Amino acid sequence: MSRRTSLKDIAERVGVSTALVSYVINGQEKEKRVGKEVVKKIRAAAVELNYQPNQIARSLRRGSTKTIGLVVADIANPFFGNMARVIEDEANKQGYTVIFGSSDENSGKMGSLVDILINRQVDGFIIVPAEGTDLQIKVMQEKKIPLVLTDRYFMEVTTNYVVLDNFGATYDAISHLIEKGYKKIGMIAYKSNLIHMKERIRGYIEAMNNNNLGNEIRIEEVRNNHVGIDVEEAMSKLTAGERKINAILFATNALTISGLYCVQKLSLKIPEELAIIGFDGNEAFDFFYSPLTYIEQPIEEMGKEAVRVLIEQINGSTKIVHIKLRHTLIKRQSSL
Amino acid sequence: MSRRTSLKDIAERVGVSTALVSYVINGQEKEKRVGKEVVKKIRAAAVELNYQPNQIARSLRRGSTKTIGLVVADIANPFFGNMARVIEDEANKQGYTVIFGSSDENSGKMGSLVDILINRQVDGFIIVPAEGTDLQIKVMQEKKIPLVLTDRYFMEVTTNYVVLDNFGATYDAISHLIEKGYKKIGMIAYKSNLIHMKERIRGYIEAMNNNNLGNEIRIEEVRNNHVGIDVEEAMSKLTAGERKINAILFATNALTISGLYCVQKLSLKIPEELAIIGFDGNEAFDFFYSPLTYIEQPIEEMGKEAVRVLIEQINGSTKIVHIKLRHTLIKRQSSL
DNA sequence: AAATTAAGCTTAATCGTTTAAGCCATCAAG
DNA sequence: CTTGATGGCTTAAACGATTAAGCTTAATTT
Repeated sequence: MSRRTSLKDIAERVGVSTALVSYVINGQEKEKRVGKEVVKKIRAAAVELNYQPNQIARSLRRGSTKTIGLVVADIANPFFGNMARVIEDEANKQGYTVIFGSSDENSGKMGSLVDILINRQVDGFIIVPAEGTDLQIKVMQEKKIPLVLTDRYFMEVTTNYVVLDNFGATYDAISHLIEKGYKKIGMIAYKSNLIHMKERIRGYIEAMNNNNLGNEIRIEEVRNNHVGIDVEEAMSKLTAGERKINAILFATNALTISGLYCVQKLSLKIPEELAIIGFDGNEAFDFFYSPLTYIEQPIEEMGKEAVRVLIEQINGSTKIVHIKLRHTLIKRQSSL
Repeated sequence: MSRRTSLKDIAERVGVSTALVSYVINGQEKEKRVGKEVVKKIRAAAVELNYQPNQIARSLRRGSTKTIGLVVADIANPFFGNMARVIEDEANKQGYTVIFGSSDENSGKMGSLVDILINRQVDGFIIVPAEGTDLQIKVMQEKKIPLVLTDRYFMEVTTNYVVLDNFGATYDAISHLIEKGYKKIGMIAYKSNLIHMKERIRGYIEAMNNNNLGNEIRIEEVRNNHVGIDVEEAMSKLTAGERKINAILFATNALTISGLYCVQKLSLKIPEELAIIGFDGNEAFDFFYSPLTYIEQPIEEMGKEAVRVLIEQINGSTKIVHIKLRHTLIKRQSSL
């Protein structure tokens, strides 16, 4: 890779100091009173030599990289993939570049990911925090590293966040099922202390309680590293025996998909034997023989807001922003 | 953000020059004969002050950022999302970080994306090139920028690439359909000059010809920015009239999904009225009432190989590598 | 005519690391 | 007692861009 042209090259060709070139390149020729002729020559040389500023040098000097670090659970998960896309576009619009990493919901991995990104001097972070990373986040917060959490947050740590109104979402979903006449409603969620899960479960419970169905509450919590077998076990448990349910709410996209595989296996009739509500959109929901009712998240808004808030923060704002966005319940055949 | 600790801080605390600290931090205490006591003190101070090297400064000095630029069509597309994930993991293993961007199959966007990444001094690129970017790629190649193309490549530009044996994949798929007794087989592909599309189409044509079905060949090419309506039109055309087909091959994941929506709309019986073969895996294929036969791509291998080849290139290898990987045909009900 | 202001430029430090080159002991060998 | 290693350290330049401060010369003001 032959050396790229630098400010110095232009300076030499035009016969001036690098300072002047820098001023012109950065559009400060007025304030710094650079001569008209010289400005022209510098511009011409820059074009001719195809000058592109070295962002690394610039970053070192300016102390800002115009880069944001994005940490999600798994970029291959469509929910996070879509979010990443929105964030990418929005960041680009504002002149920022995105570096990403997947934590796999693992606190250790998230820690080293964050370290790497800090060493690369990202200007700020958008993070989907893994379980047990409250301390990590707190430390970042104390170091005044600009930071926005999304999808989830920690009650004990005061940070910016942009999340779904998870309680409202599941409350609404359960209310809809009840309205349709279902009473024996179960739920499959992750075993997790993360707030989004707690809130989704709370929405379910309160909706049940408020409709005098408190004693019908049946929640199965599965391990996120054994989704396949755990969901299978949970489904068998819930759909058999005395207290067999006739409707179910899944707490995430992945859980819904896993649940659908079980439904196939157990050849349950949807919605006759079991009504279903899923989480997030997914093409698979459309092609399931009984198209799924699901809770749609405003991914686009979420990503955009996250970037907006983060950049405000990077630009020095110190106010803490909490944003809860509303879902949309897409009603279809699986909950008729 | 209070200033982070630098080499200088450690040097001052221990009472030595920054050079020594740098040597120790980089594990060169042997070659550079640093005193045992001093090494200990420096190590202790580094830990105590929680020293983390500033990668920006390091990059500037070393002329290498340990960063790779990944340009895909759209990170929100599961195929590319999965690939990104594999690349991320593999790159991390080798000490590299990934910066990504989505081109939307748009040559202009790809150009500016590449420019941005070059200015950020990425050490090399993994690119899924958009149509009409052969010149861009050629220029990069001439500038000796380490580079691996994937998913597609250009016949006219000699670069490294890691792709699917697209011809073999569709040839195999069509052969399977013919074996199953289907003769009136159509195909829906993108209108594109990109090699992967050409090869997929060529595989279809040759398989048809080699089975004396040359006069049954029916290809519909749709615009990638109007997938919805174009596929609908193509499907109506192919599945009606005199020469109505009884089997179809889709050239990509997105096309398959679009096609399935049409199948729902036209309420075609699969596979009785129409056998289907899709491209790439997708959960939706599993839940379609007649689970889809599809061409599975070795995404993991593809991503891993791309990273491997790129890093070889970054490390100075000048040999050009061409890798074609084999698909797996997952046979299921939709082509029985 | 002296003093001030403005225009147009250069110098040099700086960001945090890396690394070639050199300095100064100490010690062994001749 | 000189020479040459060897060990253990420092100096300072370099990477490429930014920017405060200062230096000329010419023009304007008093």
